[in-house]
Amino acid sequence: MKLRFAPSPTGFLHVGGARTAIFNLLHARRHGGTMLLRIEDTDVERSKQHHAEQIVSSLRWLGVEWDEGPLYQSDRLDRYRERAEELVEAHKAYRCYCTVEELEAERTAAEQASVNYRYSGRCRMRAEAGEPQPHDAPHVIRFKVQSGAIEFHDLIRGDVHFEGELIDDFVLLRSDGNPTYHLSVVIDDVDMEITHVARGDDHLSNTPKHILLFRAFDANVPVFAHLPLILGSDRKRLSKRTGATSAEEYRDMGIVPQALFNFLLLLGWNPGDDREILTRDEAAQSFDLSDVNKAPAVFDPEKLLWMNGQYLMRMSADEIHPHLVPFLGERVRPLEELRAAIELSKGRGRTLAEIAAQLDPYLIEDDAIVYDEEAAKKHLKGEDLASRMAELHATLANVEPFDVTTSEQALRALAESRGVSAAKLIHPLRLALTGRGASPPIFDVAVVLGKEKSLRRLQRLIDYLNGHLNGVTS
RNA sequence: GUCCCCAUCGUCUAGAGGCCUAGGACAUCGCCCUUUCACGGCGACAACACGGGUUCGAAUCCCGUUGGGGACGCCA
Repeated sequence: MKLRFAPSPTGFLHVGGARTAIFNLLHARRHGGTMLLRIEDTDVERSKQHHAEQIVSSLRWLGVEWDEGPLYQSDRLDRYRERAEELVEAHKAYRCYCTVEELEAERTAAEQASVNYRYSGRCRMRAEAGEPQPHDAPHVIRFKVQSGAIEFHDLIRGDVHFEGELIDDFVLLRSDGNPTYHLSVVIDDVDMEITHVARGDDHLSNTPKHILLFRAFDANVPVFAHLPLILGSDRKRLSKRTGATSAEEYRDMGIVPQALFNFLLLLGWNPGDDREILTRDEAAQSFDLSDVNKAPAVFDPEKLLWMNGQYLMRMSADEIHPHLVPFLGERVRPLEELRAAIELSKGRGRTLAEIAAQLDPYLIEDDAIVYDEEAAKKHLKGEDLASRMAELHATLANVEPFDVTTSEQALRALAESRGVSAAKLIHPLRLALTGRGASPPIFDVAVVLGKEKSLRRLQRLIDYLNGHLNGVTS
């Protein structure tokens, strides 16, 4: 068994394409088959090498692996021309000298007359009548479509059938000598011995053309599986209008690749039980293309965010750190210095960007802390707060060793002896240490910051309360 | 216009004629846990598009309607 993912390098990796790649990979892994990556760059106008490179790196980032490739169709142009000529010689294809302008005119006329357009077959009739042909004049090679029904069994759609009469004599080789998609895709699938073709639904109506070509080459027809499209919230094909469409955009948003993989996996497939969070390897144990839903699915960014949070929560700081680096900018630090802070923050954000923002208190200088206005208004009040905080400072200074348990016990003992609730000390302490109204458990934060730094920040709050500092609230 | 496809909560989905008083997840709203924020727990809201058949019995099978989507290039 051999499957392939065959993107065209005309842009970034679209999430729909990413899902197609995932489904191909998983089906191959499940059945012990191989996976091929092929770049379909036969459109010289639109294909760009940097797009191909971006797609390859996006796939790597996503965790989609391949056993062969990437292979480029642009390296095999001679092969496509050679096989197209074979078809002409076998009278299964013919040269067409119609110009783009002539065809365009026919198409427009058909449109205005409100009739269905099909190529007139003018050149086909000439060829079949044996009229002499000016080989050197610009021309394309068209495939002779025979009438009759074309039927196939699609792993997802079931039995599908098309009428040959409705299919145009499509172009195989362009006038510039480059193959069209139909030609190159079939030749490659034959040469590369592809057994299963899983691709987007939008190719369903191309499939009868491809089947005709496989037969013309006297080759085995692969098994097809047409994946339903991914829609935007407007129920149309996912587009920029309704949200991010490329894998890169989600990466830049702070989505971890495992989460995007998992989320895309569940668009049209489920493991047969209630599991929602499952790894690539777990999915590979039960995935099968024939279990994929037929109905298109709407991409829900909210659920992706939730799933990303679940992954962040479960990953270790060591796993998160490399993904987090781009979000830290100049505040980036080695893993050793961030490990503890990441452990505390990782369960409190849905994206890497949010986690990075939560790391701020550990990364900035003491005097760069700005007290959140709303939290300050709520917790920095009361006549004796400054003196109470001074007592807390003195108390904590004596805590040795300075760990979560000892510092918490010291604070609670102080609160009890002064007849106030622990919360009355904890909230101002949080402001002192982080500047914020919300943080991980504050004694954990204090320990990660260290005794010295915590005391300095507490002293700074006391100075502020005594009116010795200005402009430190937001 | 022609051809093709699809149809369960707002969204992703479970459901292969009786197990369905239609299950799970996200989102939303309560309550609980709690030093805050999260996490977590409990609960609420919420769907078989419509109409005909078939059958003792239909979300499940058939037909039609409606709605939605896709394809009709010397793009892929």
